[in-house]
Amino acid sequence: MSEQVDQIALRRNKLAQLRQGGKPFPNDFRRDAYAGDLQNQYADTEFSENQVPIHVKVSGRLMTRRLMGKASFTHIQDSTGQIQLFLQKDQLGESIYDEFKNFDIGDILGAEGDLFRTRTGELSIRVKNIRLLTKALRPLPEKYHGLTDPEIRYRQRYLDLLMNDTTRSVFLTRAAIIQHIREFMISHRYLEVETPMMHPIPGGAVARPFITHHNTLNMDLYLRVAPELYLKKLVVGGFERVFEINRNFRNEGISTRHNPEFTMMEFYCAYADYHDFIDLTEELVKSLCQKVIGREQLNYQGQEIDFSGKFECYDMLQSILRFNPDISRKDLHDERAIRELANHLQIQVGSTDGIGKIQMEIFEKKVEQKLINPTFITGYPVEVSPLSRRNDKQPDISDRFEFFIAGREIANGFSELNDAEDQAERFQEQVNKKDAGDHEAMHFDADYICALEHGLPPTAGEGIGIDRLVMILTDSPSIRDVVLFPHLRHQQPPAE
RNA sequence: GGGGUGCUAGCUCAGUAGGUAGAGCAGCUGACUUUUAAUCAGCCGGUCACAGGUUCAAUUCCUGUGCACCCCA
Repeated sequence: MSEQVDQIALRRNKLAQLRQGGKPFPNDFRRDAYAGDLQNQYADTEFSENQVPIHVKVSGRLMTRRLMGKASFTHIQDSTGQIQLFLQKDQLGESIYDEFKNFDIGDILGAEGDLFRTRTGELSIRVKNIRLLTKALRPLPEKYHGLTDPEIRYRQRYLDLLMNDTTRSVFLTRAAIIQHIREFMISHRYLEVETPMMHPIPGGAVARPFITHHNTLNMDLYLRVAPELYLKKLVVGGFERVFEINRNFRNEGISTRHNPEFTMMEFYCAYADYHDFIDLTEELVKSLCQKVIGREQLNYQGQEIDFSGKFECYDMLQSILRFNPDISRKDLHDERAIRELANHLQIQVGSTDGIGKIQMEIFEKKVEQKLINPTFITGYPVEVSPLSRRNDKQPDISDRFEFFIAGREIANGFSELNDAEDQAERFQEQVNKKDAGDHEAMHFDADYICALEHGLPPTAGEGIGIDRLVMILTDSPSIRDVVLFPHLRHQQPPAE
C-alpha cells in the first residue's frame, strides 16, 4: 500500500473516519473558562495535592504538541490566549489518549480537567477528558516563525490573527479606540445615526465615487464619499448633535494610506463653531492616548510624537512660510508669482485653479509631512472649502481647520456654511469648474439647498479618519495593517 | 502612471558565476509519563509564480505577464 504523503489528504481521511463514527461536528461542548482569564486569575496561585482541585472546561485550537509516549503536552489557544494541557495515558484511559494522538495541529477541541502547575512553573490543566469539536483539514503555518508573507496575511487574515500576537493586538486596540470614541461622543450628548451609503448625487467631499445601479428604480447610485450633507439635514431636523462612524468609499488609488473603503467619524454640533471642535478634537485624542493606549508619548515608525501639553495651532499660510523660509508671503498672494512658484516646486496646476487652490497644493507638498506632533492648521481658502462658512473678517478664508499627526491628515472640520444662497452660488462655481473639465468638482445638490433654505442653525462639523488614527496609535506603517480585509487585486489563475 | 524588490516544499528560508534543488519546522514510522522551537532514529514531500527567448542544457541569463511589498508622481 502506498504511503499517504499529502497532509490534507491525511486529515480528510481522519474526517471520513469521524463521519463513520457519526457526529463529526458536535456542538454540545460548553466551556466554563478562558485561557487568558485563567492565566490572570491563577498567576500567583500555588496548587498542592491535598487542596480541592479546581476543575475547568476550556476549548480552543490546538497550536503545539509534544508527545512523549504515555504523556503529552499541548497548548490550546482561544480568544483570550493560550493554556497548556497535560495528558497522561493512565488518567485518560487508552482509547481517549489514542484518539488525542490522532488530533492534528489546528484542530479545535474541548478539554476538561484540574488546574496545576508543572515542574517549570507553567499553569496547566491535567486533562480528564478531551474531545475533537472541529477537524481542521489544512495545516497551520509554522509555529516558530509564524506567518510573515504579507500577501497571505491580508488575503487569509484568519491565519494572521491565529499566528501573530501583534496582529491580534492591533485589531483589539482598534475596537477599543472605536468603543472609546463612541462613548466619548455619547457622553457629550451626541446622537449616533446611520445615513445612506447609496447616494443619488455624490457629495460632501471632493472625490471620485463608485457607481452602482438600482434595478427596480432604474437609476444609478453612488457609494457615498462622505455622509456630510445627510448629517446636516439631520441638524436642520432638530437633531442638534449627531455623529456617524461608518465607511466612505472613494474610487481612487490604493496605497499604504488609502483603502477604497475607509472608516470615518463625522459629527455635527449646532450652536458651535470650528474653535469648539478644535478643543473637542484635542480632548478626544488626548483621552484616547490616556485611556486606551495609556501613554501621552508615542513612537510612530521611529518618530517620537508628544500628545501632552496644548496642541499647536496655526494658520496655513504661516505654516508654509515657517517650513519654507525661501518662500515669501508676497508670492503666495500674487497670481503670477504663485503659479511660477508652483511650477518651480513641480506642482501641476490646472487652468481653473485660483490662488487658494494653489496655496493648498503648496501646503500639501511642502508642509503636511513635517507636521509630526499633533497640529491644527486653520485659514484654508474658501476656494478649496465649498461647504465651509466664510470668515467674517477675511471673506476669501473659511472658518476651517485640519488636524495632522505624523505628517498625516487625521481630521477636517469647519463652521458650516448655513447661508443657503451662498451655498447655491458655491455649488454653481463647482458646476462651472466641472463644465470646464475639472472632474473632481462637486455636483449641484438642490435637495441639500432646499434643506438649508429651511434653516440650518449655526453649526460646526468635522470628520476624523479612524483608520489613520488607529495607524498612529498602534504604530502601524500601512492602512492594510489596521483594516481586517484590505482590498487587493484578484488572484488570477495561471495563464493557459 | 514611473522606478525598485520579491515569488523555491504546508510555513520560514538557503542555493545554483546555466548541468532538474537543500535545511529547520510541519507531516509519516518508531522510542520516550513534566515538555514548552521537547529529544532521538528513520522516511516522505518541489510545474523553483506563469509564458516566451537565448542555449546541447534555464529554477538560474534575457523579454513579457501576473500577484505582492516599498518609493516617487
